[in-house]
Amino acid sequence: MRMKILAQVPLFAGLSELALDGIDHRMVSLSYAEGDRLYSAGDPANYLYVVAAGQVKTLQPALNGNDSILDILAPGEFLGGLTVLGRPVYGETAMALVTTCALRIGTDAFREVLLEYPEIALRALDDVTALLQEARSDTSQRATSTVAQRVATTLLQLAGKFGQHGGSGDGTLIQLPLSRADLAAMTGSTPESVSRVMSQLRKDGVVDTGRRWTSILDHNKLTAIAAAEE
Amino acid sequence: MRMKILAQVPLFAGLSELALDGIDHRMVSLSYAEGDRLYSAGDPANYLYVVAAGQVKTLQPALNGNDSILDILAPGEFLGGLTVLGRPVYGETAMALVTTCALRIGTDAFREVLLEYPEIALRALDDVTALLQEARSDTSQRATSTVAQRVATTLLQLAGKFGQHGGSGDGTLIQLPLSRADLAAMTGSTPESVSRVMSQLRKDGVVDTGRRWTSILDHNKLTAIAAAEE
DNA sequence: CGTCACGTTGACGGGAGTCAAAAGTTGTGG
DNA sequence: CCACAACTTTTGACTCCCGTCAACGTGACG
Repeated sequence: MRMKILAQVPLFAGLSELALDGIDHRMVSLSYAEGDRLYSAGDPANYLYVVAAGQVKTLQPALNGNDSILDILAPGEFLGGLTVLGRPVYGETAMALVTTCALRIGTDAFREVLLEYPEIALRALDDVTALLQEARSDTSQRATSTVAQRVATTLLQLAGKFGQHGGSGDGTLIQLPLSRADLAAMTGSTPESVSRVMSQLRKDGVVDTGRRWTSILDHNKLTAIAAAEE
Repeated sequence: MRMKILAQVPLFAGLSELALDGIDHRMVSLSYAEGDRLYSAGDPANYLYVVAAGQVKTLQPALNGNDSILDILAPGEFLGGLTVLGRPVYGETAMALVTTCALRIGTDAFREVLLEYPEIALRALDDVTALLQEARSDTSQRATSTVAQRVATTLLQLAGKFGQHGGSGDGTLIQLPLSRADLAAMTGSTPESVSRVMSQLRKDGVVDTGRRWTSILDHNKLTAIAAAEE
């Protein structure tokens, strides 16, 4: 049953049954309630996690208390492996956004796997590189764009990753319990500013929001806002 | 002669003579004048570079023309290897900051090396991870800090990487031809704002600047400014 | 039904981006 | 050696985005 999940993890795609079985035997499955922490920044980084079901947000703690949300992870993605050699502590905090199930493997065991299957190491390298490029484009965007643009961009990214089409409404539904504070932490802003932007977007019929969901009604207009304010 | 350089590259540290020789044979050495580009964003990413002498800056192009400077690379560091599988183009532009000498290896050949020596792949993974953490802390800093704080932080980072102590003056000398526009691109600001900050710092006796250098006179005060404005 | 967290909206102030012009530097050619 | 042009840096004035503080409304849960 866990084998099926592992086979769907991009990082392990294309591995033989035998290899997957070997990895599977070294992993433990765990479950978390909403708000539970998989690990906290500063904890010894002894494990690598793979999201099996649910969503996990990773938080970058800041001195001022203005934590940033680095990423929201979907099933199949891994986290906690991003520790620098010689600094064996987590740099971020990982928290379950909803009821979540995850698999866990010891970092030493994972390192063995990487040495045994170099192609996985290369794929991991690609994955981290992709994260790096994302982080870097984020950085340059924060410097130049307005809050409205950043919120729009973030919503589009979320829609691309978690969006569900069709159903009753005709928009793209993002079913995540994201508070204004969460969106603020994702865009490098404040809850108040995000609220203003969202109110405006709702008034213009671009999005609609509810308790634990957000829906994008006018994808084109949102893209236009993300690209250049009017 | 190039072997000596290669042996000093952290990525290749601890490799056998034989292995280094094998890598060396697949590399070509090149030299660049100030302002020359090693490669541009969008070019096919066919090569990985190692800085042998000089300094190289990497630029992230932005839509508005407000390019960001991602990093300034010292001898021994590598660049151009950060390409995602399936997107074989450079995401950044690399430009020589001064007269620079670099070694070059084809990405395919490098991939072979990584598969042959998995420990290099793991070290590369650590390197990229370090870059990722750096990029992420940068992102959260840009969101919260003032320009003065960001400039101070950047100067401290540069001092740690390129600073030379002692000599005639009693400060830390950073010998890099960084224009106000460069510093602006590094801090996510504008040349004017950076100029204002630098003027203030010079007036307060914290730094001194010249044609192609910057000197940090009061390290403590600069650290204080970076941490929290007064 | 009371409490509390969250979301919304308003008013205010400050940091910094933009525009503009002056002052200093570099490099070139006569 | 000097003069001129092109660029960089600096400084000033203005504007505005948005972060902060505060008040109010709303839904959730015990």
